[in-house]
Formats: sequence, structure tokens, C-alpha cells
Amino acid sequence: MNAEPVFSALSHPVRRKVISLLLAGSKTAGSLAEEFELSRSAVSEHLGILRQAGLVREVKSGRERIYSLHAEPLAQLRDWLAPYETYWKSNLARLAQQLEDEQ
Amino acid sequence: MNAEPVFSALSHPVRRKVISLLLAGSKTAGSLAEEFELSRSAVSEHLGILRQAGLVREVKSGRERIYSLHAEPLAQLRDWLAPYETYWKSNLARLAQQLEDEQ
DNA sequence: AAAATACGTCGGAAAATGTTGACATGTCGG
DNA sequence: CCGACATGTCAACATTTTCCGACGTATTTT
Repeated sequence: MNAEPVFSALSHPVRRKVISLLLAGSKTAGSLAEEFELSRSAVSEHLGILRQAGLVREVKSGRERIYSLHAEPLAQLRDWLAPYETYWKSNLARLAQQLEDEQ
Repeated sequence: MNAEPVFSALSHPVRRKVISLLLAGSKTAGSLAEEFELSRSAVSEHLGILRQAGLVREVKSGRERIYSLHAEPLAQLRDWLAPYETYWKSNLARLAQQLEDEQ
């Protein structure tokens, strides 16, 4: 599994904020755009990137498009993180590292 | 706490690979550079970015610099992820979201 | 002490990413 | 049907990031 698209999508603050806004519930493209001091088209392109990364879903509703969060791909991030988590949490691991450094 | 530097540092594949290489143990700048098809200076600059993000530590040893992993800042990523994790894991949450979407 | 080694850093080229305004498409209300 | 809306897309420009080779410094080696 390649986490590249997810890391890449989350690398921009605007896109992370979009994700967090959608945590509170689905929103239209327009109402999302209002949350930023950016042109509507810029936000629209950020939405496109999130869509491609599979992090949001788009549903047409009349002339609006309703965006909702699709958090599953974030599991890839968690998986990537897992090995490090044990590393930073475990004092044993840290000690082992120190010993390795010294030799 | 602002996770920006961490997200930003991890947004590049080379830097993520550096991190994962260091998981296996500390390495010199040179031996890290050999793992990539990149000039040494390019890798050195990636190391600089990781250093600034606090994800690696540099220790001089003669004419070498030994890099080691400093995983703690990754906790910020973990923290950022937490709200979503419950979201994608919980079917209840998903159901609630669907209901909200329909109304 | 000269040559070789291990690095970081810097200037500038090249590539990638972000931003905008203009436009096209589809939709709603009158 | 017509004008106002909501939105994605595109070309052009702006900004940021990445990359390289040249250089400087410190440290071993011979």
C-alpha cells in the first residue's frame, strides 16, 4: 500500500482544514470555500486533490456538490506511523538505540 | 501545538525513507545518501529539513555526522489523526454521518 | 603538510505546486 | 425561456520546493 497520495494531500494546511471542517458534517463546495481567504477556484482545486486521494466524497445535489469526509485512507497514515509509535513510547527501544549509538 | 512542520517534513518520499532507514539504527550522512539516486547535497538538504522539524538528531564524530531518529514529534501526527481514527473505526459514527447527510 | 574524505551551504536552474480570473456547464426560480 | 447561482476546469502567472555542482571547512590519512 502506497501512502504517498495521503501524505501529499495532507501536506497543505488548507486541505487539512477542509478535512477537519468535514469532521463536523458534510458541506457544500461553496460553504467550504467561504472558510478560506482564497478564491473559490483555488479551494475547488484543493477539493479535487482530496477527492483524488480518496479523502472526501462528492455528491451532486441540484446545482450544489456536497462534500463528505471519507476517513479510511487515513488508516494508511496510521499504519505508516505504527512502527515509530512503539519506538518513541518505549523506553526500552530508546535504551537499545543509545547502546547501538555508543558502540 | 502546530503539526505543520511535521506534515511538511514528511510530505517528501525521500524524507520519509530517511526516517524509516534510521529506524534500523543511526547512520552517517554519507551512508544515507548512498541509499538514494540523488546527489549528496540534495540528501544533505533533506536532512536539514528533517533536523529543523526535530525528527532527526545530528552528532559530530570526527569528519562524519551521525544521524539518529528522534520520533517524538511524530506524536503530533498521531494526535492530529486521533479524531479521524475514531471516526473511521466506528460504524456508529458512520451511521450518524449518513443520517446527517440525509436530513 | 599535502591529499583525500565527509560534510553543510549557497546560487541558480528546473520542476512542482498553488492561485487567480475567465469560461463552460448544469440548475433553480420566476 | 431567462437571469442568477453553484461549481469544475483551464491557461497563465507566482511562489515554493527540489536539485545540482561548486565551494569552504574540518578531519583523517599518508
